[in-house]
Amino acid sequence: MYNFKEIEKKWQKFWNDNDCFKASDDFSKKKFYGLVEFPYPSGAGMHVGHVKAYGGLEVIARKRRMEGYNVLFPIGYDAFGLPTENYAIKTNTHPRIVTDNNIKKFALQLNKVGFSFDWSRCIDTTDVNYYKWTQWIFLKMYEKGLVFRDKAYVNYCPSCKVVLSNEDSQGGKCDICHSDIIQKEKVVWYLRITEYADKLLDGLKEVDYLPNIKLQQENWIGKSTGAFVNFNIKEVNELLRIYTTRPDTLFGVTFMVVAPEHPIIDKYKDRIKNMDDIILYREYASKKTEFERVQLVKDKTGVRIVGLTAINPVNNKEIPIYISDYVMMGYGTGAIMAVPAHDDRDYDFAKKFNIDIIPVISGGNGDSAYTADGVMINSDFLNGINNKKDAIEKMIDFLTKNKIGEKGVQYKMKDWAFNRQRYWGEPIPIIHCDKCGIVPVPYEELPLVLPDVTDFEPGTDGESPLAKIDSFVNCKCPKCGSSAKRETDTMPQWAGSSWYFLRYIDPSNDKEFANYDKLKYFMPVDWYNGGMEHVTRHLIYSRFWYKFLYDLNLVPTSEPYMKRTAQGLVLGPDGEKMSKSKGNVIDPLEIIDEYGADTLRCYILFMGDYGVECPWNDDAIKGVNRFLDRVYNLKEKVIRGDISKQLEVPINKCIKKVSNDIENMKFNTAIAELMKIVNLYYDVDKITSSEYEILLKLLYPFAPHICEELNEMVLNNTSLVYSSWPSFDENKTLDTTFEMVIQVNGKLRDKVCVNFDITDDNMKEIALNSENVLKYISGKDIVKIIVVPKKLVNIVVK
RNA sequence: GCGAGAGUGGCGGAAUAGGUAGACGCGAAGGUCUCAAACACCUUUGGCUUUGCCGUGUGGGUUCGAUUCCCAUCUCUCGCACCA
Repeated sequence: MYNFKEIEKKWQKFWNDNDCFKASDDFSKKKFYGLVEFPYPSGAGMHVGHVKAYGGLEVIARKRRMEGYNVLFPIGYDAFGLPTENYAIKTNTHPRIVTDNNIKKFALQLNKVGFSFDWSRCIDTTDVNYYKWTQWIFLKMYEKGLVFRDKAYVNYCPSCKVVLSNEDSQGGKCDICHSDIIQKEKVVWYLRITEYADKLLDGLKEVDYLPNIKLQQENWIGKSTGAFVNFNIKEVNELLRIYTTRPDTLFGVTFMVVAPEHPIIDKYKDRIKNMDDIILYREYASKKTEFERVQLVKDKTGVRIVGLTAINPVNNKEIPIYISDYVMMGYGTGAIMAVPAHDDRDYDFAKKFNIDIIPVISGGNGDSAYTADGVMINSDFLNGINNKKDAIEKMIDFLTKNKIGEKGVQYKMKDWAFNRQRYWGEPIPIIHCDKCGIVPVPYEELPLVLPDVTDFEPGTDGESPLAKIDSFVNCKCPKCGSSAKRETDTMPQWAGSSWYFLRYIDPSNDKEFANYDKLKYFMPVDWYNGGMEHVTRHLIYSRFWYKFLYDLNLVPTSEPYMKRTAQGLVLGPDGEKMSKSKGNVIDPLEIIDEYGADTLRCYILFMGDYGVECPWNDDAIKGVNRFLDRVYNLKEKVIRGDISKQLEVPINKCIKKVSNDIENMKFNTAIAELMKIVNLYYDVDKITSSEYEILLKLLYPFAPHICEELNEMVLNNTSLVYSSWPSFDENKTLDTTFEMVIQVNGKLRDKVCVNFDITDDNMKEIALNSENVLKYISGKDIVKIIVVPKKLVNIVVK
């Protein structure tokens, strides 16, 4: 085996000493900005997943440098966050120290893989000089009215003692410790991301994201169009306002449902005759865990509100009102009109409570809700209309004219709960003054530095540890000068990662988050690769921050990322997701130690489709190692010379295939192609220096160390970093002959090698004279003969 | 439940504007080298009742020809999850 240890050390030092991967600020050059999701520097260190996640764009970046681009391929650390804080509490070490140690370890490990990052631009979100600008952007958002405070039922994790966003508590479990979350009323900070919902949706049209990534974002934003309709309540002077996507079914409404938390209940509690039952139901509903709510989807529960009756504004029918937990307070108005004939949930509810079911669209059979299209019936002025769109339009016209409702839009996306009761995060730069209310920290006082403390435990009622530090809390109001108190909550982990790609462009600027001219040159990010798990939260959040900055004319384009791709997971050898508890974790450093970084890099890209998850195979890695050995051993066969006639076509084909495959992230087939050409090189007596050089250049992005070494040792060339990517001649990718396939009734019966420029008639003639074919066609009628030029002949017989 | 995607040898996976199924690699078998082993190299390797037949989850369909297109069905993965 070649001495990978020595070679890898040597070239990593060479690249570092010569600043090979530093992006230049020379605006005259064509640029390429390749971005990978910066790691959270956990104590566990680098994972094979990182090698795959970064390995893809690493190959692209190395290729781009050879193509003459000024490449910006940066790296940094997303270092605020709970795991570090919890570790700090457990070991009684300051999170700063934990973070610094982990970062050091990570840097060492990333370097061992030989990634071509521009380390001079390395950033750390917990660095004061970085989070100063995170706070600055937050204040800008505050200034523009995008930050607000509101009382809300929040997802609260009793174990972590922290308020979680909806995104961080999916499935009713805490994203960090996986314990059950509970609902708790609290005043929280929000970012008004819903204001950008339409822009975030529209912007997807301009960018080149993988289709499923776009789809996930669209689902996340969840735009729906419909109508708001106001129902009068008979007993009191009150409107019950609902949102529906199906105003066309208004004549089929037979009851209404409000969420358990709906304010109308408390407002008219004196009027409600069965308030005791309702209070009981509310308690029952609040105790249900998320799991139970999901499991019991079919089993609807609820209580009729006795004493309040709604009136359908389109036909003045009196209809009962229920409360039920299948209606959410957080979406629409927290109240719905129920049309059991045409909605599954309403149907289930109506069946259970014996409520009338009135069909208004023909086509159903009564056994279930009919949700497909049909002709409108039982619907007065809508009768006879045979499509949903027209019916909806006509009804909205009617609602608007009679002032009982109007067209409306709703989003599933909610405003972003933007505070955590934790220590290890960016302090929210806000001051609470008794006289002036909420006062932002003046820009010139930034950064608001996270104070040094010794006790990181959260307070008893889920208060931030910062609340215990008087010297931090007590301050003067910047407006009136009287004593005031600082906000003690910190920002969520998503904050720092929402704009990090901008800081890479100008990492040490202390006047602004980044210089506009530099941004204009480097933005947008040409290619962003990362995990599927981040395509909703992080990708939406960072697009939101970027679009906000765009509206302030602080960044040059409306979208930050031109292209977004995602790699699939690396599974354990057992086909399961790698985890410590399963004991199936592969340590990349052990692989580097045993086979070298080049083998690891190639194997991870060779193991399967880059975008699909794939299990690790301990044996298969040997094959890749063997391949690199064979490339190394080829050096004995090299003689000076140009590309031989014999290898001209295969080499041109290889260049074409490898070049295209890299662009399409089909790294596995690119490496397979390189294996093929190496096998071919072994089949000939001698190979020329030109032939060897092309192999080394094509392989270099995947296995840079060994290629640099051979390029220097065998070919006496200077470094491959800024050498030129091989070009191919389309004409020379074509063979002069091809293997003509002869089929009888679609079945392969013979193959004949013929000249590429053969005519169709000649192909027919050869086919009909083939001995193998004659066996199958003699004595039978030839119905027809199909000729596919330069491919095959199919003889159809009866 | 809804939405999206995927089912191909012993294994990871190639090949779809319809045209030689199984590239490349692993594993396995045999051989060369060696006292022997490892490494390396060479040959073979989808299955079978082998003049041929069957094979891309299953059942149909379109076609001269289907892994690829259409319909139905099963399984798995991912995303969303009572979103009105």
